[in-house]
Amino acid sequence: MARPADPNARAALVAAAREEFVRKGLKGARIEDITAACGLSKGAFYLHFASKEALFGELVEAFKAATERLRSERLEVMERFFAEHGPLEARDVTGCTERYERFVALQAEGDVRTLELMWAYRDVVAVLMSGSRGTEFESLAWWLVEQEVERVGEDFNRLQRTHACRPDVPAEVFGSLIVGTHVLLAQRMSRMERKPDLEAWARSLHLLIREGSLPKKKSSRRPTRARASSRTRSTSRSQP
Amino acid sequence: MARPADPNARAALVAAAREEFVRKGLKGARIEDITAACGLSKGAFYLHFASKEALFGELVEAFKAATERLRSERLEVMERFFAEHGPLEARDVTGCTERYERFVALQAEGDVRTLELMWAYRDVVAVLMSGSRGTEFESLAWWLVEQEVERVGEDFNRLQRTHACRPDVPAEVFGSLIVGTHVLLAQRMSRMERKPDLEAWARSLHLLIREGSLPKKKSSRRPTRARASSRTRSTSRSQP
DNA sequence: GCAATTACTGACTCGCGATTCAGAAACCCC
DNA sequence: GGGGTTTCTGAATCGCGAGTCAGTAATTGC
Repeated sequence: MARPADPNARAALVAAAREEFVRKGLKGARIEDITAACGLSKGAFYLHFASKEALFGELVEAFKAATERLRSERLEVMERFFAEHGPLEARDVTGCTERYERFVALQAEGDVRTLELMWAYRDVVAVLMSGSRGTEFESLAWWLVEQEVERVGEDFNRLQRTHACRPDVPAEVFGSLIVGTHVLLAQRMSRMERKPDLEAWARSLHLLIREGSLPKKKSSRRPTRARASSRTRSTSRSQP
Repeated sequence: MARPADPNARAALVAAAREEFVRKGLKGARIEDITAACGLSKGAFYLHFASKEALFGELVEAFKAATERLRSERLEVMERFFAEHGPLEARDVTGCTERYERFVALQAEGDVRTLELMWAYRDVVAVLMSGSRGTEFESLAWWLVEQEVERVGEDFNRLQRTHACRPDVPAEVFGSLIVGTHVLLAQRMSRMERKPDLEAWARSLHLLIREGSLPKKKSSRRPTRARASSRTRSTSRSQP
């Protein structure tokens, strides 16, 4: 019998495929298993997709588009900030001025959005990172990583140039730190049932990273924020 | 003709295999390509190894053994340190006492050794991380990662308990930060021709991370160290 | 009711790469 | 210089899973 199937077979296949991909990787996932999970036969798959890669390709396109949108938005936000407020100086940081607060808040918001994106596509990320060897998607993961390392590194560089950031650390090490952590967290997410408290993660990362990257002037205690525990939103981003 | 081959065919095969594995992943590497790179025929492979997995298994075993040796040595070093010097207090850190210096140096040395290990096995690490999906080695990578996250997290915890470390960051986030960075760096290494300055990397990471994890007491400038640039060895590790 | 349409089935084909194995080929020692 | 040993060759075999396609069943339109 054919009929008594899911009226929305295509969507069901996508969902089943995502699960199989996470479990087995792109190559390891077998079409028969995917269709079987929907109560369909192997052949039915080809009524909806040209191939396994085509299905994954759709997911990847969506992820790539979302990633690029977020990336350019974050770039634009930074541009606008510096256009409006001028460059951050060391005294902004040590004195914790209004604009510095603003800056930190912007970075914080951006980072949470990045983590949200990771969560939404955690399965795709996991497959791209470690389950796409030998496929057309193999290089994409590292391309995206490099791009992100660069973006973070450039933000960092900009602050270094105006002495708003310690000068004795190469930007690419800083970038690897941020991105490496995000990648590892995404891997963890792909094995989680429920969405973790991403804001808390971002907050913790910021506390660790930002304060470590303050210029070592008078090591002043900023008058400031961060006792960071129960408040829902408080922290910042990486660069400061 | 058989004879005029490399007198040490086995070693040559291992070397060629490592290259192919990095390039294509465990599954993607074809035995014919590996043997061809040594001027041998497909069949010759099976005179030296039972299978592709057996060859990789040997590499993995060596890596695992080295990793576990280093891990237990680092654990032991910490045990001994705390047995000899007692726990670190907040004032050790803010005052930058002798024992704190010692502690930092120990962690620094350990971290460099970890990076050295990564370098020596950078190909194996890269394959384990993203080229072993669907093989018997699939889970090993994350097992090792988890183990390392735990070790780092416990060191961090110990310092938190004695207030020698900020209390407002979960140890597992801290662990992910360190290990995620190491993993990303290992991936980069696997695509490098020459060995990078690992001590410089470790140094940079420490500067970023350690100072960010100081207890936020009087935010005192430690009298101290770190201008960190030309000196060959100066920094510390993660936890402090 | 029956022809056209849609949604699916599952046996079959096909290519790829691992693994086998019946021989060479080189070497060694007497 | 021949028997024995070691090392290697490459055609043949095998298994696996993607992709094909002729056929089947529910459904819809008339």
